[in-house]
Amino acid sequence: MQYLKIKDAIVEQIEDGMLTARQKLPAERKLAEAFDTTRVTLREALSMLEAEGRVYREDRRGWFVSPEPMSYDPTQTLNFTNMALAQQRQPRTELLAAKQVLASKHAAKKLELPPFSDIYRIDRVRYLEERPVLYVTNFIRAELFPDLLERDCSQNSLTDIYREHYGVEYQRIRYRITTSSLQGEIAQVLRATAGTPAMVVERINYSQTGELIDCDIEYWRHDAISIDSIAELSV
Amino acid sequence: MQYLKIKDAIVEQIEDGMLTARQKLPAERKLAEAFDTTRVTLREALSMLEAEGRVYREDRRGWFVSPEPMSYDPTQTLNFTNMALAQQRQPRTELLAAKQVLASKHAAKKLELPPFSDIYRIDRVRYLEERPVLYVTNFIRAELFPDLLERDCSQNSLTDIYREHYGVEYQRIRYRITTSSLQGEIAQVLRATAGTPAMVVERINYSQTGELIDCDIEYWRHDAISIDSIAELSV
DNA sequence: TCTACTCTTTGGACTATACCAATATTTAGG
DNA sequence: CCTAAATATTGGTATAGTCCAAAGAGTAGA
Repeated sequence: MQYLKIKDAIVEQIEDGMLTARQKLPAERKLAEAFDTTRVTLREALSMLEAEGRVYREDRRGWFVSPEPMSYDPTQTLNFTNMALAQQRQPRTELLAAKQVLASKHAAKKLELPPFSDIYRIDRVRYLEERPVLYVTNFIRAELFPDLLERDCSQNSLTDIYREHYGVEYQRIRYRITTSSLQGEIAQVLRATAGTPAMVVERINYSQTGELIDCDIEYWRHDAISIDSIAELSV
Repeated sequence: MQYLKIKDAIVEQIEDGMLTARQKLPAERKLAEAFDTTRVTLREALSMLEAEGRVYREDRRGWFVSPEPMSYDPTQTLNFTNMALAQQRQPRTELLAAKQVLASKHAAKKLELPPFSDIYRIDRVRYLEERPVLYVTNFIRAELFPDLLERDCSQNSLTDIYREHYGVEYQRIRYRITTSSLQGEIAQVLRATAGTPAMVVERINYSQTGELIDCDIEYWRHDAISIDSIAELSV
């Protein structure tokens, strides 16, 4: 089982510091030659390391060493930016689209609204150290937040806007974590090849009054996060 | 991009009910021929479906259609068996080992104990409909539960034993969710090929008095679960 | 100095084939 | 009829290439 040796050799180089976080690995052809094997086998080893979160791939750009994952608590209101800063990471957010639309069947169901209701849809990519690691789409009940889109969603966090301008805060969060793979536009924006494994977090948020406010769906580069949380059991 | 067509064709057959949950797909060579391609490409498509959780592989046995995932709430004390039964699934647990050992460095750290402390280590595999989907290892502070191993850990849930015989209950749970891949014995027990992507849940549990009781590490077949939970934010 | 075009390298995708060992199946024997 | 040995099938792993398009590097021109 040659690919095990290749894996181990690469892991060793990472742990010895010969390859450091975010560094690009040599070209596949060169690595294959170095390990005296073919590209197919080499790629098998690399894919396995990718599944383990040790390396990641950027589409048509090559393989890179994964940095430490950021720890993420979906039960905190703490937004991405603050979460990253608290962990000495460099966050950046890019607004892809923010518009008022008619709810798709899927969105309507999650928001518990009749089909074709008015909602806002906000698409964003979030970066850590200039690497795109998260694609989020928010679906928001428009009736609760008139003129939300007039406010600058690219600079301010949604939770801040909710609180400051509408007096609404999250009180209860339902979330669902699954794994899937990246496809199409999402893959592209995350600089991933279609089929790259990913972590999917879906959240539905309720306000102080128990009212459903919004929901989101988050596609994470799976090597970039570790989901960490604490649950207190009310007895 | 041929593998996309193969993927879609298989997904279609699953959704049309021509292939049903837990059913074995035809042999790779036959599928490759049917799609007029090579095994390499065919396997690429299947691996992608595996990453998406639509099919799973049993080592040297072939590819199978994934059933609906079981929903799992790590913040509930509800044990595996009851969780499964509540969702009309057939659970089964197999005890692999239950012994008193000296804490490894890793276990000691997680249990906040000095190295070489006495702990119990319990290894189990858990099945759904006779498919092994979870490999759990529990590390338990031995001082808190004298003669724990005398009790039948294969029949009774740990939480029940804690409560009934020692008056200890979970009050607070820290958990961490990451993705990784299955290797060695764990892969074997789960009938997986080494390198199969997996979901890893690590929990650390504290009692009513805030004392650290035990911790565990869970390796899940990632297509077999969806982690669902609710967080109440205390304001 | 900056931009636009060209050339080279590289990753993505695919073909064709081979060997081995573990399964699964069939066949032979008690 | 059941068990054990022989056989066929199948998945796991690997080799040796090929073609293409995108990315990156280098070059020439404004």
